[in-house]
Parts: sequence; C-alpha cells; structure tokens
Amino acid sequence: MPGRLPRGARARAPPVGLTDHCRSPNVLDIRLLRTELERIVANLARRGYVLAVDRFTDLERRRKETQVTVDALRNERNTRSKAIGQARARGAEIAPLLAEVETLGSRLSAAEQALTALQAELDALLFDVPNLLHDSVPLGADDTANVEVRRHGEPRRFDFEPADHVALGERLGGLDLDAAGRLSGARFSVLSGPLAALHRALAQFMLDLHTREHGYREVYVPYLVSRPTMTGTGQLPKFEADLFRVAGEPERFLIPTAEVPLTNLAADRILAAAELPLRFVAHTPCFRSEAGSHGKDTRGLIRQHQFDKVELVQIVRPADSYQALEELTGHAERVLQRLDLPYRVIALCAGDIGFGSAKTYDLEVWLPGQGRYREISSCSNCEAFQARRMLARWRNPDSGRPEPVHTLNGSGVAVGRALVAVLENGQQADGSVSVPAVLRPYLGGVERLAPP
RNA sequence: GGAGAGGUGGCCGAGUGGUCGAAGGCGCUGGACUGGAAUUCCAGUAAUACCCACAAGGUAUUCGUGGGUUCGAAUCCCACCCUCUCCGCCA
Repeated sequence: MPGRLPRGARARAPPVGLTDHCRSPNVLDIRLLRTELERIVANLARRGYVLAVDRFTDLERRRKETQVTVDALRNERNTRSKAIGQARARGAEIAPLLAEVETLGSRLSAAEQALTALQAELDALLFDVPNLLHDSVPLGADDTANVEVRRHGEPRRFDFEPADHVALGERLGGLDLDAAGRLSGARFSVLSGPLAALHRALAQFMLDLHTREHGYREVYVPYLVSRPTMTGTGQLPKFEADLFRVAGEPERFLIPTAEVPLTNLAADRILAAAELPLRFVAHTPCFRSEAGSHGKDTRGLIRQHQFDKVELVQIVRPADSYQALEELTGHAERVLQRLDLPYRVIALCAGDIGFGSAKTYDLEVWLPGQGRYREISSCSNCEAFQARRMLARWRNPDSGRPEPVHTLNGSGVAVGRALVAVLENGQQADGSVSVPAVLRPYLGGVERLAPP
C-alpha cells in the first residue's frame, strides 16, 4: 500500500468511509495481529466480538503476496524506464526497449487493482474491530456486570416526595419542553430565565475548575467536522446512524461530543516528547441522533438530540495513560464533589465498554427524582486506538521513532444532566431549589431559585 | 457569490516529461576548532508499507487529493479540496 498519509491528506473522503489517512489497516496494531493473533482473538471475545480470523489471515496473506508482486513490477518498470531515458540521451535506438515493456503496463495495473481491492476488503474488516481491553476490565456481557469502584456522598433523605427535574423546572418557569417540541420536535429543550442562567453557570464553573485547577487548556472548536475527523476518533465508519449529517457539500457531521475535534487536534502530527501531555477542555453542544433509543428516557432532559457538555481530552505518552485515566476521572469527580452531588464510580465491564475504549469509568450521579444513579460522565483510555486511526504520534526518545500516542477523553461533565442533578438534589418542599455554593458567584450571588 | 494568484521535505524556496525523494538556504543533530561559547568548517537530517530478526541492507509509495495521458509525471490533461489578494455580501 502506498504512503499512508501525505500532509494535508484530508481532502475528499473515499467511498467506503475510509479516509485518506486511515487507509492502513493499523486500527489494531497490525504487528500484534500478525504475531499474537490468538491473544487478540481472546481479548476481543471478552467483549463478545468474534474476529473473522480465517478471513483476516487469508486476506492479509493475499495482500502481502500481491503487494510484493506489485512492488516487483513497479521496480521493473522503473528500471526499464530509466534505461530508456538513458538510451535516448545517448541517441541510441529505443524501439526494442519499448517492445520489451509492452505487456508490463497491463500486468502492473491488473496487480494494482487486485491490491486495491484486497486492501479495501481488509480495511472494511479491520475498521469494524473494536479496541482491545485492558486486563483490569471486569468480565461481563452487559451493564449488570459493571463494577462499582467507589461512592462519594450520601443520597439526601427527603421528608417529602422529591419531584423530578421536569416538574421542578416547569414550576420554576424556565423549562419548556412543549416549546422545544414545536420548534424542533422531541428530545429538544428550551431553557429560560434562571434555568438558562444556571445551565450557563454550570458550564462556566466546570471550565474554570479544569483550566485553573487541573491544568487544561480551554479550546474553542468546530461543531461541524469532516468524515476523516469522525473516522479518526472512531464514530465512523461503523456508527454513522448515530450522527447528524448536514446536507450539502462538502460533507459535514455535527459533533456528538467535543472529544472528536479535541482529540483530532493531534491528528497527522508527530509531537515532541516535551509537548506531552496535552490537556484540552472545551464546552460545546453535542448532537446525537439517538437512533435505537426510542422509548428510553423520553421524559425531560436526560436524553436529548442536543445537549451541552464540558469535555476533557488528554494526549499522553503511552506509559502514562493509565495514571492519566485515574487523574482525568478524578477531575470529573471534582466537579460533582464541588457541586455537592452524591455519585458513584463504575468500572464498565467488557461487554458494556465503548468501541474505541480500552478501559472506561462511568460517573453516575444520584437523581432523587428517579431514585437511582444515572450516568453523568464517561472517562475512557483509548490507548493507541484513535491515535492509529488519525496518525497521532510522538517522537519516542528511546526509539527515536514516531509512535502512536495514547488518547483519553471524559466528560467533565455533561451540563444538561448536571442541571438535572442540581435541581433534583437541591429541591425544597416549596418547589424552590438551593443553588450550590460554587455556582453562586456565577449567578450574581443568588442562593436559591424560587417559583414565581 | 465574482475575478485573479498559488499549494514542493520541520520551515523558506528551485525545479515544466527521463538516474528527482527532489538544488540551495534556514532549522535541527553529531563531529572538528575553543578554557567555555560564538563564528567557521565537515557530516547527517522524512514518513509509510513490504522482504527481513520492528538489526543491517533492499524494494515500493508519497511534490494538496483523486483520476487520466505516457515506456516514464513534481513537471502535461481533467475533477475536487485548500490558501492568499481584490470586489460583493455578512456577525
């Protein structure tokens, strides 16, 4: 296969959904696939993913053969073409030399076509393969096997029946789901007045916390991105149905999370060791089609087509990525701690973990209105999975060579759900809501939101 | 949206069909010189895939992207993307 990633190779997306810089099968480490196939198969099986081993082995073997053939034919062409050039420069007769290469062109293009086809098949196969799991990931097929790692805070005892955020919001006069329905349809919301301000205060508080205390750099990013960008972080080609694609040319998708633009900041780059770790934080809206979630969480703000999130992304040296995951999770936890919200940390099990992640912690916040913990943050170490797709590398001083970085992301945290949690946890019997102390400076000192 | 110019290695920049992966310069690395440094001089300085032990060595590919012409393309043709300048419009 020819050069993987020339500079600026992000122009136009090829048909299959493979991008210029994702053309290599390096979705998993191709060397691992060749040398430790059994271990990989076993690891993927923990997710319940069955790797088509025979098909892969066969395709890879044929690809290699074909590539050797192509290389040899090209070598012959180059050699002979040079000879023709030299002969002509000498003024020698070149007709016999031309006759020698007569069939070369067709043989070469046949072999090249075969190679392209094989490569496309391999890509299609490998772009579907999820990341390998870290050894510490709990076994299990679905969310019932997730493991609680720790809890923080005690769910508050109410001496009245706690309302849910929809009732609270409507009573406060700042949540209008009907209006959103008229404007856009289901799963959208209109916030106004104190609720809109509280929403903004939450985002701003989170940004300030992460930039001032956790060492993140605040970034403003595009909300519309290209197909190669979506492919780099793993949303494409497999999960196109989950995304909103906007009409028109050039093709663009609405981001489902700021992880996409933030992580792709490292795409196509070879970072100096001294630049690492990179820590980015961004507050953006997120757009998700929620295909396949019909009937789930239809009430209120929990599951929306559009919601705001403060996202944390780290680009780190591979050796540091698991410590970074613990730290990043702690950064997200700090948000909930400062807001005085009870939560627990869950280690996702093999069957529940996301496509590109090697290990994930979910933060679940206590929602009195539902009487249960609900996800409010998800913190993942993607190891080199995304880095290989997007060719995000660093110059390893030990080897002197460019090697994939490790990428991590985590919500720090989902703003909409944080709003839900603040409303429900802070509610009083009279329908008012007490504002967490850390948010008051953002609200002109207001301590309590009361119904009009 | 209209008109024009342009996209070459980490950067600048030469190169309009033939040993061009690409002159020259800058930067960087190593060495010489020095008490140390500067200056100067010498050498080196891409990525990816494949063969192979991820060694040495070799082959292929990459001059915005894709396609075409040709024995041979950075160089010719087509389409697209992007950048810059001017005009229009606009936050």
